[in-house]
Amino acid sequence: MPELPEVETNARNLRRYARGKRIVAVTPPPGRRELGGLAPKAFAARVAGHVVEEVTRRGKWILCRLDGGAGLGLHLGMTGKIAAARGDEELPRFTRAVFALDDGARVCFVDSRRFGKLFAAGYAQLLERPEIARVGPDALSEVSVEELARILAASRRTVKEVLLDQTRLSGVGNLYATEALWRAKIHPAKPARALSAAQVRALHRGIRDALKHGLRTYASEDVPEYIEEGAPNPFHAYDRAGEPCHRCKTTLKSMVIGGRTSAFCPACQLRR
DNA sequence: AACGGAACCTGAAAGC
DNA sequence: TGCTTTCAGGTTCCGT
Repeated sequence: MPELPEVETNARNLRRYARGKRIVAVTPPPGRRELGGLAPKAFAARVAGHVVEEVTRRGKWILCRLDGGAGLGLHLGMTGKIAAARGDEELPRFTRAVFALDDGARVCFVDSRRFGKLFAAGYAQLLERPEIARVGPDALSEVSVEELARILAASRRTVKEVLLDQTRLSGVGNLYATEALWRAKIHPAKPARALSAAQVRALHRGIRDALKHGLRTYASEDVPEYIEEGAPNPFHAYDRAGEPCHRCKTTLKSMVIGGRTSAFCPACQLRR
């Protein structure tokens, strides 16, 4: 589920659970694949015993600064989330790693599909890891209209692909790219460099509004789930192919761009 | 450099 | 009912 709003919500939750607390024991995932190649025991040894001093977000990464110059970087992948179990509460299904804190809480890294990442390293080295160092400016707080215009003008790819490129701007994934383009009335397959100045402004607003809508939707302690059992889809275009456009009632279509499904309105999202 | 496609995993839902 | 196929919110890697 995790794009900027969901990662931000998970980071806030983790901050509330863990900031100022000491990690007294770590149960790592069984293999190295989520750990950036590090052995599970080595991962646990690097993290255990440290106090969590600060939890921040960089694009879709959650960064924990630990005492003594240590660091922990978390990426939620496709299905990751942070949860906490207290007392003798049962751990959530698909818990892959557990961080026991000195207040008795157990913070869980839950990730059914196992595309998530847990990197343990010195904090400075963590920031230098290519996966993290490559992350571009934050789509919500660091990309002005002018900067967005430069980013789009510099690419020959479609606008949708640029929005998904975390090195250009970070935090937007398939869901919010779909939403932002619908809000801006721009066809996802339009070449990025072909947007007019007015379209760039509309897209900038569309990105911010879509992300803020996501933050409002998920601004609770509850684990974010974009569609829970029976809950209505809170989005305008994402996962709505075949349904009427919320603006013009035209049936939304879907196409694959950059390997990702993109729903859009063929009538009001302009290709030119 | 750029682009498409496969790969990495696993679960849920849809299809038959 | 049960087996098979398809699809999924992310990212990297590889061959052309």
